[in-house]
This record gives sequence, structure tokens and C-alpha cells, in this order.
Amino acid sequence: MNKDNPGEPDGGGSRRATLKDVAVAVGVHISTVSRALNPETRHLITPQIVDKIAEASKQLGYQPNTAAYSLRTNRTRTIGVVVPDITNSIFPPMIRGVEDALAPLGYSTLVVNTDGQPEREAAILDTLVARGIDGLVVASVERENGAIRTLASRGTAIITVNRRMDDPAIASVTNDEAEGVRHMLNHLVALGHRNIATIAGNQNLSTGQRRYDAFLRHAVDMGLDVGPSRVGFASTFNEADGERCMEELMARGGDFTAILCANDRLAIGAIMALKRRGLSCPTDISVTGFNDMAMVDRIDPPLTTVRIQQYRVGNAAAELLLERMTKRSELHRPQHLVLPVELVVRGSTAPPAQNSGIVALNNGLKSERRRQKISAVKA
Amino acid sequence: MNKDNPGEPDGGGSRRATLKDVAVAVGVHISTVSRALNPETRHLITPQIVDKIAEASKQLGYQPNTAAYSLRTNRTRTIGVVVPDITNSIFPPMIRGVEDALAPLGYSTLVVNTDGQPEREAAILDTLVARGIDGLVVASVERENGAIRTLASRGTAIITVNRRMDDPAIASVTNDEAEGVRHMLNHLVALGHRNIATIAGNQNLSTGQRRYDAFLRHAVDMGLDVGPSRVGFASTFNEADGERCMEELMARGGDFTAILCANDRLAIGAIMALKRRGLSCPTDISVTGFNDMAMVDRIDPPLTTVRIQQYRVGNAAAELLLERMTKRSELHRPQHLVLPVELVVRGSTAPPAQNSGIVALNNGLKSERRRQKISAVKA
DNA sequence: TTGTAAGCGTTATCAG
DNA sequence: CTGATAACGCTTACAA
Repeated sequence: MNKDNPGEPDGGGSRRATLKDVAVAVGVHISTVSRALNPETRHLITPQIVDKIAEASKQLGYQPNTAAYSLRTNRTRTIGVVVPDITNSIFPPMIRGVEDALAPLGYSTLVVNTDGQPEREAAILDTLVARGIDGLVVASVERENGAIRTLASRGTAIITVNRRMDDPAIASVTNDEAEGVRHMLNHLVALGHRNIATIAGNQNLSTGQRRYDAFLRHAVDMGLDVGPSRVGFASTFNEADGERCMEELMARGGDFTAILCANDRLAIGAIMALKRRGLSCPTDISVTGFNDMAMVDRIDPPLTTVRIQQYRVGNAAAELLLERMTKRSELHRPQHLVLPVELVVRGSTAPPAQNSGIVALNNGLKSERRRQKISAVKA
Repeated sequence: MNKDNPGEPDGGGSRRATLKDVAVAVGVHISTVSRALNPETRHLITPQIVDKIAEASKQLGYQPNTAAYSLRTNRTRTIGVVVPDITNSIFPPMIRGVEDALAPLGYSTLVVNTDGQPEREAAILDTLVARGIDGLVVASVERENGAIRTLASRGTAIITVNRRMDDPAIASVTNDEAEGVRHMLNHLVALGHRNIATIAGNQNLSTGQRRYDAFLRHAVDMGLDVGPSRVGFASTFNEADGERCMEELMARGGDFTAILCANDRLAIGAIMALKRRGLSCPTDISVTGFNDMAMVDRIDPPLTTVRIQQYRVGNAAAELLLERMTKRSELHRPQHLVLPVELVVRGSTAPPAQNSGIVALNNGLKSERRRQKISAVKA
């Protein structure tokens, strides 16, 4: 009964007010209301009428119907944010960076998880496109990704964050991986380390590849010896893989006093592997991370790492995306924003002990207790 | 030029196929296509035609237009998930729990942050409703919340998670707070603690209130003394407030050997406060948390806490919500699901030392070094 | 079993 | 400056 009277103080299941309701309330035509309510076209309407319409629409609690708007304009004011896993704590700050930039402009954000599976990602991109999203922020992208390229070439506004594709046509906001690695190597060398190993990330990801490239280049520049016995490759950026790589490196001889890990989770895994073998970080081996994810300042030992601007990455990406969604397509010259990073020194790095490192231990130069540790390693 | 030919192998900005395109391709009417593509109505159509339509639609890459569907049916297949802050690591698992249950059924999830501000929450709920979401999962709710009640009474499907409202009409999925607190008190008492303090959470939140209530009831049941000097109230569930409360309790005399904190973040803050005063956990004071959020197993000391089923809370809420969104409203008897919790004992709890606790220290029963610590506390 | 046609709430084009 | 009208793509009585 209240069904046709959205003006009524709301008692229950009353219909939502539409343009027509406002129009009859004011006594003008529906299109006049539409124009009066739209800032772009408001100037076409007599100010007094605009006021009356504004009041009536507020009075009736008018809210534009998004579906009708989208159907008509082909725009949804919705963007998709694709992450590997929202549960990985480096992503939520990026997501908030995006939302905080876009929500005030009336955009909503659809967040989806790929779990790092390209097929899943493809399916997810499909549903996002089917929903008619206006733009896409992708944190899960591999260096090569056909689906993204296709979408981009069809004109979808896309920015990748944190990672980037090899294809320079796909815009991105990333971190200065090379500088981060360089700072970290400098730090380790300054502490006195000369024998430095690395656990590299997945080389199909720009983060993994660029951090490893930088490690090689800068290590050589600094006159350090690198070689296969000092490199482990993780396929996934997680603790389990970090642990596995660390164990492999130790099994291979472990002639190093410090290890640079491609991200924090690998570093945490590496430290776990050390602990499990009765070795300690940083006393026996210094371990470093990358990202400065939440809580790594509170773990034992507090992690020395490279701080990336997680929130700003998302925030900046949103701005770029906005430009692509609103401005004319001619202006879309490829853009790649690289944000500066910062070295954060904590407790997981220290000068190498007199005869530290696993080889030194193997050589029996230290106490009997230490020798025992190493037999555990070899076991 | 390709504009009217969505069948063309896609060269660029070609239009998306619509029902009409499929219809002309097959040579049937658009409504036949609609029926054939909808599982509910497929049986009305001749099987051969169904096949032809299925093929043609796949061929043309037909994707239903969500806006048109929504406009027509008044359903969006979108649900809103409202959290205080996605950056707080207990929420992402809940969100994934929701998404994993709903995505396979074609629902998308709009995630929004309130930052714990009720006004912001109200505004956010407005935009969500304006977007026509089919249902709402709210993790940010306070014990009383007018906006939620209004929405619920208007028929919006709503489930609160993690927290619940006092109003039993609003369905919820929560954790067994009382059992968690009881387990924890048991654990502390078993270790030998008799003087146990608490840092309670915000009493406007069901989590804060119920955990504190349980603390009082069970402490008394166990014959423990409680009193104002052993209770601190946090207004926010974060580290800073935990630190502040811990300092206040120490300043008030601190005649306790263990402190039960209403969540992990408060516990982390409490431990920081101890460290800052030169005291140590668990040697001087045992500290416990609640939630078992990510990484608290890796901090120093690893936190003894109560594990809540973060993912399952979200997952179960999604199921309940689904029921409310699809089934008839008569069946909507209020539902409150309470999930079991689990005690997780780690390094932040230990038996009280011979003369531990702050008062003991104050009384000068221990070493000179300790006496110095305490003067720092009083300073 | 299939076709017809109305209508969801907007915006945009075209008159007036 | 304002009104009339078509159209966006889909679902769903109602006819046939």
C-alpha cells in the first residue's frame, strides 16, 4: 500500500524514489529533474527550479539507480582490483590506497583474488569485464599476460601495481627494486660481509626478476663473488619456499655470511630454516627481506628490509587510472611510475662474526657446540 | 565499421554481443535466447534450439549485460562487505571466506572500510544501498547501530560477523568469546597465576563487552581477586591503546603477574610497554591475546592467544546470507551462529617467577638491577 | 514451444 | 530553458 508512495515516512518495504517521483512532486518533467541533479547540466535549468528539485529529491530520499545509469551510459563507476591474495598483508594497504583515491569520486571497488593461478586470473578478469568495470588495477600480473594485453588493446583502462609486464604498453606503478637491492647490498658490505647469497623470487614476476638482476649487477660492481652455489630460486614468494631454498643453500656448502631474500616472506622462511638447524640470525647468518610488510618489525629477530610505499603504490595507480578512464585516449602515452624505496635496518643483520658463516662452522673453527649444530645441518 | 558486427574476430573496439545478436545469428526471437540461456527456463525451449543458441552465444562471446539484468530484476548479484579496516589482518581471511563462498555463485563483493567511524559507516552503507547490493556482511558493527536496524527492517539481507548487535533480530556469526576467555584464565591459573589483570576492549563492541564479562565471571568463579586496579579499558583495539593501558596499570601499582588482553593488538602494545620499562614478558609478566592474528606466532615472544576461525566466520556468514537473499522472508528466523575457539599456548605465558610481578619488584625483593627498572616505571 | 510487447530508471537528442 | 521521446539490454506476463 505504501508501495506507490515513496514520500511517506518509511514504514517498511516502500519503493525507492525515482526521477519520476521527484518530477511529479515538483511538477516538472522527469528530464528536467535529471538535468537539475546532474552538475554538468544544471546550468541549463532555472535556479529556482533547481532549488525546488534539490529539496524535493532530498525530501524523498532520491538515490539515482545505478543499474539504469549504467545501462544508459555504459559506465559503472566500478573498478576491479585484482590481487594474488588479500590475505597477504602487503596487498591490503595497496587496496586502501586505491579505494581512498577513488571512493570520494563515487567509484566502488571490486576486489578479487587469483591465488597466483593464471587460469583463475583469466576467469576472474572475464567476470570483471562482464560486470562492465570502468578500469582495472592489477597487482597479480606476470611479466607476460595475454589476457591483460588483449583487454588493454580493446581500450580497457588498466594499471598494474607492484609488478609490471615486460610489455611497455601496459602502464604500471612499481617500486625501485634496483635501488632497494643496491641499498641492501651496500648495508651488508658496510657491515663487513663479502660472501653474500640470495634467495631470488619467481623470475616470471617483474619483482623477482628485477631484484635478482640488481643483485647480480651490484654484487659484481661491489667486487663480490657470486655463483650458483650462492643463489636459490623460489617459485613462490612465501615462507615455505624461503625455508626450502635456505636448506638447499646450506646443503650446498653455504659459504656465505649473509643472505639477501627477494621478499620478507622468503626471509622469514630462511630464518626458520636457520633456527631449525640450530643456527641463529644474525649471529651466524644475516638475513634481509624486501617490502617491509606489517609486523616484520616485531618478529624475532626484527627484519632488516627495504620499505616499499605500499599505500602510495595503490594511491598513485588510482590517479593514473582515473586519468585513463576520463581523459581522451590519445593522451594515454604509456606511463610507468617508479616509487622510491627506503632501507630499514633492524636486528636481522649484523657484522659477520669472527669465523661465522656455515663454512667456517664446518671447518670446526668455533666451539664444540657450534660444531654440533653443523653436523645437524649435514644430517 | 566493426561496430555492428560483434561476430567478427575481434580487432579492437567492437561492440559487445547482446541477446539480439545471438537471436539474429540463430534466427529466433530474442526472448527465446533469453530463455534458452537461463537454466531456470531452459526446459521451455526445444533442445535443438537450445544447442544452437548455446553455440552461437559462445561463438559470439555473449556475456549478459549486468546493468540491464539488474535494472530489470532489481538484483545485482553484488554484496557489500563492511570492515573497519582491511589493513587489520584479522579481516582479510574473513573477507576471503565470504568471497570464496559467494563467487562461485556469481556474486561479486564490494569491500569498504569504515575506519571505525560510525558516521563514515553510515555514509558507506548509503552508497552500498544506492548501488543496490543484494546483501550485506558487516564486520564493523557496534552493539547498537540504527542504520543497520533500519536496513534490516526494510528487508535488506544482513549478517554481522565477528561482532554482533545487542538486538537479537540482527543475525550474526561470532566466536565463542566466553569460552576463549575461560580457557585462557584456566591456562594462567594452571601456570600458577593468582593475580591476573585485564585490558578490556571497547565496551560498545560485543567483542569487548563479552570478553570482559567473561573475564569477570570466570575470574570470580575461579576464586581470583579482581578489582579496579586490575582493569584497564581500551577505547580502540590497537597497539597504542594496549600500551597506554598497560602503563596505567603499572602506574596504579601493578599487583599482578599476568594480564589477559581483549585482543592480540592490545597484547602487543602491552608487551611493548613492558619492554620499554625494562621488564620482560613472560619472565616478569605473562601476557595473552585473543584472535590469533597472522604473525603473532612469530613475534617476540610468540603470543599465547585464543584462535578464532577467521576464515570460517566469513564463510559461514556467506552461507547464512545466501539463505536470506534467496529464500522467502518468512524463513528468516533470527540466527546467531557461535563458532568454537581454541587456546593456543606459546611463549608469552609462563609460570610466575618466585617473586615476580611489579609489586614484588616494587618491594625490592629482587636484585638491584630490577629495582632500577621499577624506578623507571615510576618516573 | 515460441513470439510480442511492456517496462525497469536513466540519459541524450530533438523540438519547441 | 523545458518537454517529449527514444534507446540502453534484459526479463516476463500474455498471446498465439
